[in-house]
Amino acid sequence: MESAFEVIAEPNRRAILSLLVSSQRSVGEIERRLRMPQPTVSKHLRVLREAGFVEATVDAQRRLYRLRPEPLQEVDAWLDQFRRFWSAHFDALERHLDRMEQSPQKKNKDGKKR
Amino acid sequence: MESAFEVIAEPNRRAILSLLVSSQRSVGEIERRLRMPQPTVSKHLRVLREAGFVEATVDAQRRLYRLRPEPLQEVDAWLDQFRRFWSAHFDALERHLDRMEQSPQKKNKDGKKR
DNA sequence: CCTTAATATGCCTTGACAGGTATATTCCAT
DNA sequence: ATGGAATATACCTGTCAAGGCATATTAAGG
Repeated sequence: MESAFEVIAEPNRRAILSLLVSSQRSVGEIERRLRMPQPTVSKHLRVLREAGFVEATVDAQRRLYRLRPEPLQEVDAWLDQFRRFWSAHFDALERHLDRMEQSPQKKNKDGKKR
Repeated sequence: MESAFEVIAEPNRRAILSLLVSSQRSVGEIERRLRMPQPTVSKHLRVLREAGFVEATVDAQRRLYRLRPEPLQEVDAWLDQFRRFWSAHFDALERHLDRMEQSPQKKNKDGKKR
């Protein structure tokens, strides 16, 4: 489970992360809010913790889990290349699509090959 | 493999997507650039295609694959809640950390500093 | 047609991971 | 100390996905 991308591939883990956006939560709270069995919650939290997505503080028998930014920011950074791609190509793409809609189809008959 | 998150969990698929940012590519180009066996490339491209990450146009025996924005934008949208979280809490967190650095920790009875 | 290039698909094996259930651990209160 | 709450871990099992290899498909060119 090394990579952040694998970690967030699991829907329950994404749900836990989303839940922790609003505030830190104990395991029991997560269990009740997401209606997941407690061992399942604990296991996912372990994965999230080891990947740096969350950290916990001890409060008696409870553990309060909260978000940490780094791994999600890593994902965000990876996405950045595509964001720049979309914005750079959006105008050209739009014009291209406009052209395709207007002209039926020009088949490549010029014999160019590679 | 339904979800976009599962699709990008695979490192080779992320590599393919990153490669396609610069321009569209044939399967053979991807194969050579990423040094992956051809069936592996084709299988990953199939997954990417079925999930809407790429689309292909036929060029003789070649297929030219290029990016499509939607699935990555979906991931981007999911990340948005966390971006707002970081920016909303960043100042408060920073002040909190400043305080922690300045004032000695209560549990720390030994008086040692770090 | 036949061959070759480019790509796709099928089959098989292997490994990882998630869920379920039971049990262990830790800490509080009495 | 003992019991009980909160959480973690162990073990087992089924599933599913990825890689390797062989083979099928499709198109082009001679």
